[in-house]
Amino acid sequence: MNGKIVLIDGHSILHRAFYGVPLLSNAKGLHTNAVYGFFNILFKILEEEKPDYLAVAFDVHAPTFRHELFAAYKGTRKPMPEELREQVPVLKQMLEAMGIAICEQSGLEADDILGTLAKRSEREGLTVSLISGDRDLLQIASERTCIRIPRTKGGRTQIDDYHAKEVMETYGVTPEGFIELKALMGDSSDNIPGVPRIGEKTAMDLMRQFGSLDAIYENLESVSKKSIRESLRENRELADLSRRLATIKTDAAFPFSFADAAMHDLYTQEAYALCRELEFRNFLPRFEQKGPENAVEAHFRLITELAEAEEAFASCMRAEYIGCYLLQDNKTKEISGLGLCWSEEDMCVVCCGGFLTQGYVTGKLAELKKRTGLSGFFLKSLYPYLEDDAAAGCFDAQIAAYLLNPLKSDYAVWDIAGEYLGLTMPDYAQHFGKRTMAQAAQEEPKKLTSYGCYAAYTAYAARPILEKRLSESGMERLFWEIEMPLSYVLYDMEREGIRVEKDELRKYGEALTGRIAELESSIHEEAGEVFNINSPRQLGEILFGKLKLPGGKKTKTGYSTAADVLEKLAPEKEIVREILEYRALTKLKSTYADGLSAFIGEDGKIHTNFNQTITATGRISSTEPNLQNIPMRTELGRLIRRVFVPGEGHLFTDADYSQIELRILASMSGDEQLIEAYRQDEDIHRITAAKVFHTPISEVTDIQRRNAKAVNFGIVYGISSFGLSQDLSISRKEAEQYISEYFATYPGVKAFLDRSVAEAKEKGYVSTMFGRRRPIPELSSKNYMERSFGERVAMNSPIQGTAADIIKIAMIRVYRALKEAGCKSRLILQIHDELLIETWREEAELVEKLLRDEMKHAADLAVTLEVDLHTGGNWYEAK
DNA sequence: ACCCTCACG
DNA sequence: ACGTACGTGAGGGTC
Repeated sequence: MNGKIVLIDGHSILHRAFYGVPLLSNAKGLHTNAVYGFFNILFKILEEEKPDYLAVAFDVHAPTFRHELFAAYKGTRKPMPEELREQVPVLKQMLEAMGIAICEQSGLEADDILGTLAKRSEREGLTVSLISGDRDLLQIASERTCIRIPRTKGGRTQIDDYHAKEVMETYGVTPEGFIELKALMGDSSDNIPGVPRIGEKTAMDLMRQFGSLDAIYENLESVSKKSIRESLRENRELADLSRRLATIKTDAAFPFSFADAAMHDLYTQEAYALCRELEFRNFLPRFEQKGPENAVEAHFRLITELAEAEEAFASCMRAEYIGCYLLQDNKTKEISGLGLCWSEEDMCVVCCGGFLTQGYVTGKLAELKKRTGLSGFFLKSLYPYLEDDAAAGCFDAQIAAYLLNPLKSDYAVWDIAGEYLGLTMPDYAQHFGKRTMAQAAQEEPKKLTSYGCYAAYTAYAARPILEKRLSESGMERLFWEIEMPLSYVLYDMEREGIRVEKDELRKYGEALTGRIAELESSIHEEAGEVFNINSPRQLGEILFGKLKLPGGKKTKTGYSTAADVLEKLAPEKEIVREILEYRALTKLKSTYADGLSAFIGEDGKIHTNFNQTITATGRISSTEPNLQNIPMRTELGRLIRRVFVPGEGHLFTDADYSQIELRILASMSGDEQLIEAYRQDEDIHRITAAKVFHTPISEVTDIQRRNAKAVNFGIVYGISSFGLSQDLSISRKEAEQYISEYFATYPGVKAFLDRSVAEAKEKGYVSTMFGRRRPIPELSSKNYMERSFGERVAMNSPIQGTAADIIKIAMIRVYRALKEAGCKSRLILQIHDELLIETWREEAELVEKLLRDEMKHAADLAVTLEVDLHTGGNWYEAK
């Protein structure tokens, strides 16, 4: 018999996996982390080893020969935590479903089974890989048996391999000697006694010097240290016992048939169903894989010669559109190559190197862009290499997939290949591991070819399918007229960036430190001890435990110390006021003063990322840093905005929509009262207050106005009486009254919200005025809370989403208008209902007019869109 | 990796 | 009896 057998120490690997994978439970509350981790290790091993035979051994909880030898023997495992114990049957179920041989027998430990099978396999002519977390098994190592021990190093699993040679190198003893090493020093975890006073160091020295336990005893007089010598002499029996306990059986009578362990297709339907049930989503693609490789791989080609590259580019130029993928390092921006696909059968990666420089490749790409359509992923990253108005004619598959389902966490190439082409392809890590693209390109051009071709092919082949789906769902125009043009506007805004006065920002931060230190010591003094104020846990202990504040338990992990809770609980307490101030100041310092300055580039600017495929509602988001949450509500925070300044000769023009969401609500609901309210030249919250509280407008009090405003907000969020009562610190009853008065005042609004929920329940999604969809799976949940959430989402999303659509349209129009007018002024930030423009001073008037105009007329609603506009020498002044 | 808290619209 | 306002991102703590 030829080939290789993989033997796995079941409990030991499960144990390792349990501590290596965070404790998660599935929907049924069952823990599955260890089973998940076990199979992660197993799959990795199988891919690496491609064995011909596979078996997993387990202990059975019954006495073994070791118990007979030694009453105190506890077996090889410490007691398992319950969360782990419950996973053992799950693991076995999964192994059975995959048809993997399970070896266990009363009276034998897994070690003995493994030892026996290893020796038997060797005799059959197989090589053996034995996977265990337990070093005891090193005694089994030989030339043909490798003991493989996974361990975590720096967050990733690495496997140490021990043949007999490596055991010798590491421990200075032969595998047989390893038993005696243990006999000398004992093993506390197994309760195997050792010779007293002999530790690992001494034991290794002795073994190296004499070679075996017997040799040590034969030459006892030559043991130099007296205390060691005496201990050895007195405990000879103990040493022999330990040796017998530690010796793994290699000749156990254990029925085993190699035929049962022969490798076969593990990815059965049964196992697939189980993976689904256990929510092991990452494993599912393994089951869907039809064969070892996808047919399309036959067309993959690597191009490294100029002539070939020229030919490929020429073919691309003749295509109606092409799929393309720039193989670029995330960090260094180094370009390793370009994936191209111009038909179902024609694809290649043009690899950078030699004559094919990065500049050549990007130059060719720009040329291609002028001659044919580009389909790709995250095209925003390509725009730097293309000419102006780069988005025209481009198709971004990520954006298309986002529109079709905005709830996904990412839109990676392999996700889209799987979802829209039914193609299971290896992901980035499967191609390159943890290496960067540039590293991988150097080491494994084949992998680079595969990755680039898969991506280009997916971009090519998925395009017609995505387009069809877009048009079926009525989002074609949203895609072509809003999202694609917007992608270029966002690119340009990112590229432009915003100037920040670095020194001023530093001074701002420094000004905070003094007061922070003052508050810190005062808080510690009042608490009577030094603790970490930033730790909600420690703070909770102090406030609710030690100082006995009337505690309201709130969060899963303990008391809530959130600002609104503290304000309601004990606003008069000095320590509470100080904590709140401390929090506010440290927030300003860490997130804004220090946080932002880390993002100032060499050009003195911050270039944020505007993400187009993140939010569920259609808004864009801003990261690294987030420039959409710069402080505004408190004066001290707001002052940070002074450090955001326009370039030389420019000023800021800031325009924000006035209550855009409420206006959209008025328009979409068609409520006559609300529409009429917006026709009056009067504050909307005041009008609402007058109507809801049946008071003449002139007599509306500030409190009434504030309450009406809160109700208006609440409506947009998908009102609940509880939420409103919390916000206004009123009783739920009162909140309910406000709401019912509000609905009586604006019956059309009520009808619209009901309609939205009903539509969502019927169709599974809601839509904006421009056809953008948001699926709401929560509505079919059995859980009341989840369903209620779904209902609120159904009320809010059409409104928030339509507002997102409108400002996107405005952005594109403003961008184009600035360009057509030949302006130097630039759009640089969007904050959901606000646009910030860096305005060339001489263009100030023009920009104001154009900005107001384009924003007001971005959409045709039943009410007018109003825009508040301010200018200034920094962002603070322009608000 | 998750929770809590808090900044914005 | 549940335990909630909608949408985000970042920093610090904890495991």
